[in-house]
Amino acid sequence: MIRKLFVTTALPYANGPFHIGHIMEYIQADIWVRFQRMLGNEVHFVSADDAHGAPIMLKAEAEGITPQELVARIAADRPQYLRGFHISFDHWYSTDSAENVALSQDVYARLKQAGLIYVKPVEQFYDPVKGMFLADRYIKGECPNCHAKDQYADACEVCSIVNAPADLIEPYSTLSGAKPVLKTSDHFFFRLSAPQCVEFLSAWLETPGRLQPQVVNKAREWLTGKGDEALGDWDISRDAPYFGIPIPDAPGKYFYVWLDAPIGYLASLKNYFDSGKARARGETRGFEEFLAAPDTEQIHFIGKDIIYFHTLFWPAMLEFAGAPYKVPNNVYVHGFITVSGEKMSKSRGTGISPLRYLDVGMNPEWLRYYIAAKLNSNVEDLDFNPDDFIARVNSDLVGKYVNIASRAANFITKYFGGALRYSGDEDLLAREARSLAALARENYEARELGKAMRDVMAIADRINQEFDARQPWILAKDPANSAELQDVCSRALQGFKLLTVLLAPVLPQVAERVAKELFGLDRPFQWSDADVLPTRVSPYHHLLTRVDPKQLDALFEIEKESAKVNAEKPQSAPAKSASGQTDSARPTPGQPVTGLRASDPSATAQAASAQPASARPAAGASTTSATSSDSATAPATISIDEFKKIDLRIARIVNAEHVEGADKLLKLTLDLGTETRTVFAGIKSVYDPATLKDRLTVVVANLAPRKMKFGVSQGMVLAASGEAPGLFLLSPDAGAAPGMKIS
RNA sequence: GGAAAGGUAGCUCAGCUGGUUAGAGCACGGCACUCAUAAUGCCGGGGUCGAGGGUUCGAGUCCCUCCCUUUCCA
Repeated sequence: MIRKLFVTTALPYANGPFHIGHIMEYIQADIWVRFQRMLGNEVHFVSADDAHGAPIMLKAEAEGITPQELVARIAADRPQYLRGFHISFDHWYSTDSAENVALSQDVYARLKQAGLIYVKPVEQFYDPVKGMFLADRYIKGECPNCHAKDQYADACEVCSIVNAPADLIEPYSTLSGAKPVLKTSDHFFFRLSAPQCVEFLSAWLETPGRLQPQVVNKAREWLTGKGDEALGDWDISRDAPYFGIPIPDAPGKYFYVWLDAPIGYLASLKNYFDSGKARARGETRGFEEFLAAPDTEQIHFIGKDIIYFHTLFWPAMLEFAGAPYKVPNNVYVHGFITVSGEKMSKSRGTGISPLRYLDVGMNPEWLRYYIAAKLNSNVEDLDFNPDDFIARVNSDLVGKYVNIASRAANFITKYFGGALRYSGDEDLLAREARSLAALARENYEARELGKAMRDVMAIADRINQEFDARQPWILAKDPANSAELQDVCSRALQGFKLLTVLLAPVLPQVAERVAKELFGLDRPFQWSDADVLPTRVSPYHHLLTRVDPKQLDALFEIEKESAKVNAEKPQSAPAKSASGQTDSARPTPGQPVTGLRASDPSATAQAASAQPASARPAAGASTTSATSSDSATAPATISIDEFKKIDLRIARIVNAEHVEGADKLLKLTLDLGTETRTVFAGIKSVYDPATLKDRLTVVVANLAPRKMKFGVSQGMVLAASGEAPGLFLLSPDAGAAPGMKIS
C-alpha cells in the first residue's frame, strides 16, 4: 500500500534569510520525507515564502523598493540554503501568487457562505502621520502600572504586566513618533467560537495519533478556556495600506497575513501540480482531486510558536470550507534550537548563521546527523553545543560508521579482488538485517530520530567489536585463513551497507556515494536494500572527513583583531576569565565575557541586514566615537564602508541597576526607539545608577549579543577614557531622540 | 498572573505502564591492538536521579509542596 503524502514545513517569513531554526525544521522534515520516499511512498514535499503583512510592507518602504521586489530578493537567496543542506523540497513557491489569491478568496467565500464570517466595527489606534492602523507592536508608551517609559503594551519589561494598548500613558507610534488616535473601522471575523467549530475542533484534536500529547493539551486548553481565556473569534481583516490579498467586495480591506499564509501550502501544491512536477513523480490526478482524496495524507511540520494557528484556525478553515479542502491529518510540532544553551534570536542576530556554516566549509551532513541524533518526537528544544557537535560527528560518523568500510574494504580489495563471500547462514544474516531495519523504520516513522541514531550506532559498535574479535589483520598473514578473512570482512561490509541504508535519510550524499561507488548500484538506496547481502565492493575512497574545531571557531567568531576598529574602554572593566585566554571565543554559558568586541564582518553584515536601512551613507567623516587611545595597533584609517558597518544609535537609559555579584557592571535597560535592549556596562565605578536614568547616550546597536554571567548583553554603550582615571559616557545634544542613527 | 515542558555522571542525553548493585555516547585514567583519516577493542574512576515530605514490601519512575530553567498566553 503506497501512501500518498502531502508534506509541508512552516512558511518562512520573507523579510530575511533563513536562520538556523528554519534549517533545523527543514532537516527534520526532510529526513522524514526521504525516509518515506525510500519506503516507496509517494511524497509531495512543498513549502513557500510567506510574503504578506505589514512588516514586509514597511521594510520594503524603508528600503525604497516594492514589497514584491523585497520578496523576490529574499526568494532568490533560498535555493542556495536548501541545496546546501540537502533539503529535498519538491517545490518552493510564494504566498504572493495568483494561486494563493484565488484559493484564499475561495476559502473565504465558502466560510462566508457557511455563515462563519461577520463584520464588526473595531476601535484601534491609528497613526495619523503614517496614515495606517497600528498593530500593537508599533505602539509604545508609559506602563500604567509601574510607569516605566517606552513599553510595549503586551508585556511591560519592567513589571511584566500585560496591558491593552489603550491603557498606555502617552502612547506613540514607533513608525512616526506621532501620537496614535483611536479610530473605528469595520473588521471581518471568522466565527471560531461557533458551536460547530468548537465541536469539530475537539473531535479533530482528540483523534488518536494526530497530534503529540503536549500539543493536544495546549490546544484543548485554548479551546475550552473560560472567562478571559475563552476562545475568541478571529479577526481576519486588515485595513489598507496593507501588503496582502484583497477581500472580495470589500474595498480597502485585506486578509490578515495569517489567513493566507497556511493557504499558501495549498497554493504551492497547486502550482506544483499545475507545473507538471507532480505528474513527473507519478501522480496522475490533478490538484483538486489529489487534495480531496481520502487517502491523501496532509502533514505539516511546524515549530511550537505557531501551534495556535495550525491546530485551531487552520483545521477549522479547511473543515468549513469543504471539499476539495480537507483537514490536516497530522501536525508535527518541534521545539526551538538553542546554541550553547542560549536562545537564538533572529532579531538579535545570535545563533548560527546557516550560510556561514556552509561558507566555512562545514559539511551539511554533519549538521543533519547532529540534529537527527538529538531530535525526538516531543516538543522539546534542542541545544547545539559545539563540543558535543564535534564529539558526536567525529566519533559516531567517522570513528565508528565510516571506519567500518575503511578497515574492511581494503582487505577485500587487496586479497579478493572486491568479491564478498559469507561463510555460514546467509539467511540468518539477512533476517538480522531485516529486523534491525524494521526497528529503525518504526523510529523514523515516529520521528524518534535520536532513538534511531542511537540504535544505528549500537549496530556500528557491534560490527566493530566483532571485527576486532576476529582479528582479520592476523588472518591476512596466513593464506590458510583466506575464507575466514573474507567472511569477516564481508560481514562487516554487509553491516556497513545496512548502516548506510538506515542512515540514508540523514546522510543522503554519503549514502548515494556508498550505493554507487562502493556497491556499484545505479540508483540510490531503497529501504528494501537493507537486507540484501552485497556480493562485491569497489576500492574504498574516503567518505567523510572529521570536524576541525577550527571550523567551529570560524563559525562562531569573530576575528579578534577587528576589535581594534572600536576597541572600547568601558568593557575592559570586568575581569577576563583565565580560561577565556586559551579557549576559543565561542559562547560559553556562565563564563563572564569581557565583552563587547567587534563581531566578525559577515555576522555584522547579517545583523545589519536584519534591521531595515541601518546601513546608510554617512553624512560626513566626522569622528563619532571616542575610543581609547591605547590601541597602538589601530590602523590610521578605515574605509567608509568599514565605518558603515557599525550601527550607532541614540538610546535612552530607561533603567540602570546594580548587578548582584558584579563589582564593575551596571545593567542598563536602553530604549532604542523601536526596541528595548539590555546592556551590561563596566561603569559601576564611576556612575550611580540613579543618575543615569532617562539620560541619552550612544549605543552600538549591531554588536553581536554576548552572553555574560549575569545575562545577555545586547550592545555596548560608548564612553571616553584616557590616561587619567575616569570614564565619560557620551551624550547627544538636545533634540536627539532614541533610535536616531549616528552618522 | 495562568498554563506547558524540563531539571538523571564533567558534557549531551536514554531510562516503557514503579521491581534485582541507575545506563549510553563523549570527556578522563589504564591496558590491548595496528586493518583503518590515531581509527577500534577491553577494563576503570565518576551520579544522595533539583530539594523536602508522602504512598508502597519496594520510587529516578506515583502523589503533595517548594526551588530553578525554558516556552506559550492568539
